[in-house]
Amino acid sequence: MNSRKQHVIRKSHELFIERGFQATSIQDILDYSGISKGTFYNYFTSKNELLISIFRELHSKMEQERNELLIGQDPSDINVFVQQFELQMYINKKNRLTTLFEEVLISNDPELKQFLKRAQLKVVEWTYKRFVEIFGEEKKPYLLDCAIMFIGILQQNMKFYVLDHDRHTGISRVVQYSVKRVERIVEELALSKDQLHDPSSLDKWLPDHLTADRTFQEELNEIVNELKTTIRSDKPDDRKYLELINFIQEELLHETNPRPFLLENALQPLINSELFNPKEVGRLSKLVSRFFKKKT
Amino acid sequence: MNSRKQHVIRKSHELFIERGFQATSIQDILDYSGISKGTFYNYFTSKNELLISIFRELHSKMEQERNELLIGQDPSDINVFVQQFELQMYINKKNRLTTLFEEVLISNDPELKQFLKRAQLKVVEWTYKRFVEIFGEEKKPYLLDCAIMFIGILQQNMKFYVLDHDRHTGISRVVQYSVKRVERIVEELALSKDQLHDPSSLDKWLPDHLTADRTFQEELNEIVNELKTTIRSDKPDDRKYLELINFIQEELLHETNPRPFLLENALQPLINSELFNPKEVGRLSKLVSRFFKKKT
DNA sequence: ATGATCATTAGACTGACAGTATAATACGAA
DNA sequence: TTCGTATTATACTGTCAGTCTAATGATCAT
Repeated sequence: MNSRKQHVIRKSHELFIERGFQATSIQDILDYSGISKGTFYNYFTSKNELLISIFRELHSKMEQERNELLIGQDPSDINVFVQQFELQMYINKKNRLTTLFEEVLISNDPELKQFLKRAQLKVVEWTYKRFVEIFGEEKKPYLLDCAIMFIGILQQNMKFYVLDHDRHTGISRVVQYSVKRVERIVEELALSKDQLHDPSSLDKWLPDHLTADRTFQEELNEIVNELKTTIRSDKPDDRKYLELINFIQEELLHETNPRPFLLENALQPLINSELFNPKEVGRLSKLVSRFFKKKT
Repeated sequence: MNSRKQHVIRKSHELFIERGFQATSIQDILDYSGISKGTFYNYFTSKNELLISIFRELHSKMEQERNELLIGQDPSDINVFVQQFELQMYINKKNRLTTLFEEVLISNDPELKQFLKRAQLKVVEWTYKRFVEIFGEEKKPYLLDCAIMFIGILQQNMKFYVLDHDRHTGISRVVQYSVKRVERIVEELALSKDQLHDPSSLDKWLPDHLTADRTFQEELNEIVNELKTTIRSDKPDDRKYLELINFIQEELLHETNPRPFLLENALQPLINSELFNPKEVGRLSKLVSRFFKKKT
């Protein structure tokens, strides 16, 4: 993306954090970021679209950091989940995301409305998927309920916690408290078998989430998590595979120039092993070659 | 209140329900309710103040209906609580309250902001107090947490439930589901003794809730509930008192012309009985005489 | 270097809106 | 009738998002 446009996004975000969305006029943005009105409306079709750009920018950054917390970790370890949600809460707070969100929640612009709804749904979906990894496939029918309630519990706890403790210390405490509660709810629902929301609704709510807009990162992460679930960390043979998978993930996400031959070498043993579902391994190697094709 | 002003409130509320707050211009309101601009700004100092008036109107109506559900009922019966919250959800939905709420949640008007925050806090407070009645004094330290989380769970469940079931059937199901969850949370917290919010915070959050703005109704209800808690429904002698108390409540709230001598007669046995805390009975009889003094 | 193309600029302009101001009129109580 | 108050119609101000235009600057292939 145009770096000038980036600059406008950053500057206007600063203003929005400081005075809020409605209270910041286009003119303020023009003055503060040193561009003219014409340029602004060349970059963005409206003030609302600028806001969407800010959300997008932040969200993709958050997603990346959130996924990095999983590298080299056990996806079923609930402590990783706690860290991930702490991160999200921290980023939210730092960028006044919730405030900005609320401020335009019901706006007259249907595009913005749609965007925000989608964003919320994606949080639910992500939480649900993580819950499946954490609590196991067999609890699936209740985990969408749990995801939805967890988010409700957490948001509400946050809202009232900050009334007493203005500084953003304590995020960690609130997240941990909320996670503990939801752990018991999962147990309880598995016994009482009481379901409010059917997980298949997710596909209805997010019709295109399978196809178009998945990032490379997201897909890599999904495959890696799936491969990891078949690994048992108590078997010494399997640890070798775990390291290989972690290496591939690291190399692709963090190396400025990932080395194709190293990745080839790392992939080969996975392909040969009977431990994994060949389809999954196939997806991974396809993803890797797609990565290098795009680069050129 | 001026009936003409009432009329404007009703009419503009209709418009807000139909098109939303922001999307309704003052001119729309003037045309639709058939008044002039001058009159409008004679009644309300701003569009925001009109909105506050609408909220107030609705809230006091809701409060009344909600309290009526308690008449003749056991305050510790959780089914009554379920009905009360169903009522609130129903009124919310019918009047698009949540939508209107969200639309102006973060507005630039500090007065409106303050008002909305207070309204939310009052819901939490009311829920907390009801939980104390339902789950018992000994669980008090955890019941503010439970109230906060209950509201979070309920709101979130609602939000996603309506995505699948557009008609407002099903409110009942969602409320019951959410109440069931919070019942288990109460149990669990009583064991784990994990507290996030101290109930004493409520006084800090709502500094004036003890004094000025309590309605006659609210206070009557509080005293009646407290008196009822000392009654055991299994003792036949006590049932007589229960009937007396219910009669007093009914007479004051629903009779167009409550009869002082009947109330006197009903109060006397309560005063004479040693069953009740004399202070509470005293408050009740004071409240009754205050009621008749105001009437004249 | 030349000229074509595209990004950028300043600023005038429109239209919508909240809220103010005012002069004229209706109406009710003394 | 008269005085005061509520109401009306309407013009006005100021703010803001978004459009339009004519001029200026930058880039780049030939």
